[in-house]
Amino acid sequence: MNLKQLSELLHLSQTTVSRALNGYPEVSEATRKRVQAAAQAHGYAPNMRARSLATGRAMSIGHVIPVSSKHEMVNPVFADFIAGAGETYSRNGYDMVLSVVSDDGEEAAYRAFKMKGSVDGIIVHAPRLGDPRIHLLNEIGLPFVVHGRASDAQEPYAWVDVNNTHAFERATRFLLDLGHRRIALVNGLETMDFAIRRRHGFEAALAERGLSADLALISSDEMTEAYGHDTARALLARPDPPTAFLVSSMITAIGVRRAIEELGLVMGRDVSVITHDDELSYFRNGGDTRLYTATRSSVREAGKRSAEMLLDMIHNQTGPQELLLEAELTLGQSTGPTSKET
Amino acid sequence: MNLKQLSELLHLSQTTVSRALNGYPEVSEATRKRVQAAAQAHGYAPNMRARSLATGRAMSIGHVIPVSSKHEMVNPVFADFIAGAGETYSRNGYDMVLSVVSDDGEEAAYRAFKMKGSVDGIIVHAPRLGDPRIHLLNEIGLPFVVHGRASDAQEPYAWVDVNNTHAFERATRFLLDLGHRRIALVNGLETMDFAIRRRHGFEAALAERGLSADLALISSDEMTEAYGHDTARALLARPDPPTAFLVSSMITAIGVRRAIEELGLVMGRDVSVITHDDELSYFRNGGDTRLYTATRSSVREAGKRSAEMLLDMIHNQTGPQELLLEAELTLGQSTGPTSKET
DNA sequence: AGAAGTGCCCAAAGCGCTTTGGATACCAAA
DNA sequence: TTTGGTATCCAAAGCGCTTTGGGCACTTCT
Repeated sequence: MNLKQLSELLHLSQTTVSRALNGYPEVSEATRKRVQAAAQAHGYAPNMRARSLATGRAMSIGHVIPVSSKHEMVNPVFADFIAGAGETYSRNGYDMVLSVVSDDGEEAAYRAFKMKGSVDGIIVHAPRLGDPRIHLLNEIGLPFVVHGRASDAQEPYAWVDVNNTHAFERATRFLLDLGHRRIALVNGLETMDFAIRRRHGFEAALAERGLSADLALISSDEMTEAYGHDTARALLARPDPPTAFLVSSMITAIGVRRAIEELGLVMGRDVSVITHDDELSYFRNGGDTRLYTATRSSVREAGKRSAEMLLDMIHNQTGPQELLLEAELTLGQSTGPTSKET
Repeated sequence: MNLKQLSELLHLSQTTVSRALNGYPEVSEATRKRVQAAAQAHGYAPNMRARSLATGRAMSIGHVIPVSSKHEMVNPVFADFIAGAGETYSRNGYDMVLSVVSDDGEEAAYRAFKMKGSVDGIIVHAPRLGDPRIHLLNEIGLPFVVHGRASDAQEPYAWVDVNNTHAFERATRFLLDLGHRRIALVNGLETMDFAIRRRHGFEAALAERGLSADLALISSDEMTEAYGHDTARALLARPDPPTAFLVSSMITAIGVRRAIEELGLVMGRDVSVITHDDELSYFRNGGDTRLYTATRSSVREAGKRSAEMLLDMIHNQTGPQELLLEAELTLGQSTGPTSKET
């Protein structure tokens, strides 16, 4: 059923039917009702491609999902981010189109979005330091929102981010207050902007107390479970093992915990752990009692906010907006004062 | 830059330019080269919406991602599934469009895909027993591939699935061979087809040995970490605790392990655990030595295969195909013979 | 009574592409 | 020389929608 057929069926022009359905005022309420009823009855919905062609709006938002060529890994937070964003899209009649792309093909993917005219805006995931994408997108001229930031970007751009620096600063202070001095940072890949900020926060808190970070206790890699395990295992085998771990992801923290327990130690008593918690739906931090002390910020909420910001930019032609979300420091069982040893 | 502009620039007709770019033979190699060069130089790519309107093919595949209204959970395997499928799509010039939808809005989402004409085919996720979607989609008339099966479907449909029954049958036998008799099944939601099959496999293996499943040892829910933990915790507190757990997801298995260790027990020695491993990229089963004994099957591979099947069906108008993938039983450190007690 | 709205509807152009059905030129075959 | 074939190109229709620019019949105002 297309517009033409529907209009013939109703003995009306396509114009009128189209207007009736799209809520234009130049049509009487009586016929509007009639048209809507008929559309409903015959299951008519405008062909999006035709409509898009006519209006110039694609009514869809593009996400470029990078797949790490190293671990063939797709960041697990995407699922939740997308759930948050997707909800907003569908509420506003937008579709979400995903382009899964390995590290190298990224630029082409963004250009393709523009050239093929298949989206009205783009969400940029996982910005890196010196990320060329924000310049690229400004040049391309498609509205976009970055989930995260690119600290050294020269141009204005819209972003939604968690205050990573502050979060890890507070977490570090918290550990320091508990008496910890040898704190390991099990960070994400430090080509990623968020990881750099977390490290800065970590270092800033140490500096505040006149301490400086022990490079041997800092590691950086893709945040798998195995990475957490192997790193913690190695660090705990040192002559002067860390008494606390600051971990960049819940999944990695699982691995850290595994290493701790393999050594017969107890997390929260012998070794403290604070992790960042994205509130992934399948990984809620414990049940009633939280397992991990964590810097918490819902990535799903970030997805929702990013989508809203982008749609707002598209509809109101507004310039780049910025939104900084604060992470909560939530107490769990994974932290405690240092044991008596020195 | 659009076709018209490009053709004027080349002093050719739109027809010729279009044909040159699309590889039709009615154009000399010389002009084809010239056209391709110009297209490249000016960054021309055909507008997908216009092309789709003209050809009737949307060049994109729809995925409906259900979000559990209960846990607001989006299944973590989607990310990897989509990574696998997405690669295949982009290699074939297809886009992937996602529709995130809560349990109730599903039917509308599929209908919308058809009516709006925005996709050429659909991948159906997480089929349930008595899933109305396969009938719906057959009625709608869009090619589709189900990731999983709906055991009681009355009509033919295309699917890609893991042999869940067989996998859990083997896993159960393996535990039985190790001497385990009180085996707990920590299953996924048994409205899901895969969970039902796994349970059948579990029960079949028990029946083979003249045993029958103890209902008290069987649980079923959405596969979060907390669910694994709480369930195992409760079961292990029984007067006759299970000596082994058969778990439906790696994430849930993490929770089971946590419960085991909280009680001062050691997984693999005091309590055995087998889990299903989807080979999620960020959750590779241990490093060199596998942590869990597992029934393993890559969900990413399943995504790839599903996408290939769907594209094949679309291009060659072939009827529904079927693909059953076998899961490997991989040995890890999480299983061992029963302890001496009874 | 005539002018000026106003409410309701329509014909047709146009979005950017593909594809049908020629047109033209050239060459080999009859 | 005529015919038929082949290689190369083009004009125009059409995909299904929105939107411009009226048209027509009533009211309402002067």
